[in-house]
Amino acid sequence: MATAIGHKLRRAQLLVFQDFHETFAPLKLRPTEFAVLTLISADPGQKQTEIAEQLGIKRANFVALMDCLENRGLAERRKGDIDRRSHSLHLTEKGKAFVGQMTRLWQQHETRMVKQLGGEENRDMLIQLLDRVLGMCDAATQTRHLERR
Amino acid sequence: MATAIGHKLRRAQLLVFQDFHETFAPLKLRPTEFAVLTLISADPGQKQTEIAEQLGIKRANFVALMDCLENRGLAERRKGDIDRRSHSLHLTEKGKAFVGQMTRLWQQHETRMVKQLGGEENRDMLIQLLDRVLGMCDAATQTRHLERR
DNA sequence: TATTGTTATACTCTATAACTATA
DNA sequence: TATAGTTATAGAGTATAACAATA
Repeated sequence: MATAIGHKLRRAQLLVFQDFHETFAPLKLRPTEFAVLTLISADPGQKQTEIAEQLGIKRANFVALMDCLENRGLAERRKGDIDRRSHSLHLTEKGKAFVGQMTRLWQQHETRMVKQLGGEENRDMLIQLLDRVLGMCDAATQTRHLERR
Repeated sequence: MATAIGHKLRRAQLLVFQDFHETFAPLKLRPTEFAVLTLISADPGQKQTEIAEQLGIKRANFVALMDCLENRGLAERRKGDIDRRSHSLHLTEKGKAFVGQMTRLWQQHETRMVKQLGGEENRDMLIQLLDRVLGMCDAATQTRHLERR
């Protein structure tokens, strides 16, 4: 276990999520809820299944999550007018304001992570390496260092 | 969520663990069990709490884990002869042979991860970046690229 | 028949409090 | 009293099967 990529990934992720948790405690927002609001905000009207798939969440487990956001008045389900089985997801006005606050807190979190990594260059490198693990590496965006071999 | 370090870390970790799971299915071994056996093998005689702490596991949750390894005849608890409250942990003979098999499978897993990352150089860079997140960055071992700023 | 959202359920991981036996 | 191991338990997160409404 000289390198232990998986183990270090796990520990690092837990640390980042812990900082996330502390940062977003005032808003009582979990990482997954943050991600859902971000996705709805970026492209309103998507179906539940679409949002869930993008986050790697089973649609069955998405229900309670969405219930929570709806009960807090941040997002809402609307009956699809073409396919009446589906729900299209939207932010409420309150939700849009909330995303504003959220984004400001996010920048604080992100700044801390970049500092911990030793600069934006290292952050970008980490993201690229993680994309490689995820099989998402885009050759065009590789740095010189990553391309070298 | 332009960069989303935490989210990517989590997704990447799940993928690596999935490969781990498939690789070690023949041995019916989980990542945590692998880590425990590795730590006992590297330094036999450590207490349960010591092993648990190194892995970030609560000692309460370590009990069932250790029970499992003991029931499989891979490791054993021995009453501490100085402090009779504690258990010192050791591999059995069967456990030592098992660690041998385990290590060979580990190399297959590691090789696949390195290939996915695009070479050992990238693997090393990822490890260093994760160490930075973990606050374990050792300035002496930084690559030129990481040092640059 | 297939799909969307839903419910119920189970399994793993994790976290905490309280117990026991030692110190 | 404090600590090591243990037990019980509760809370997340995740996985599957089955159902109702709709296609």
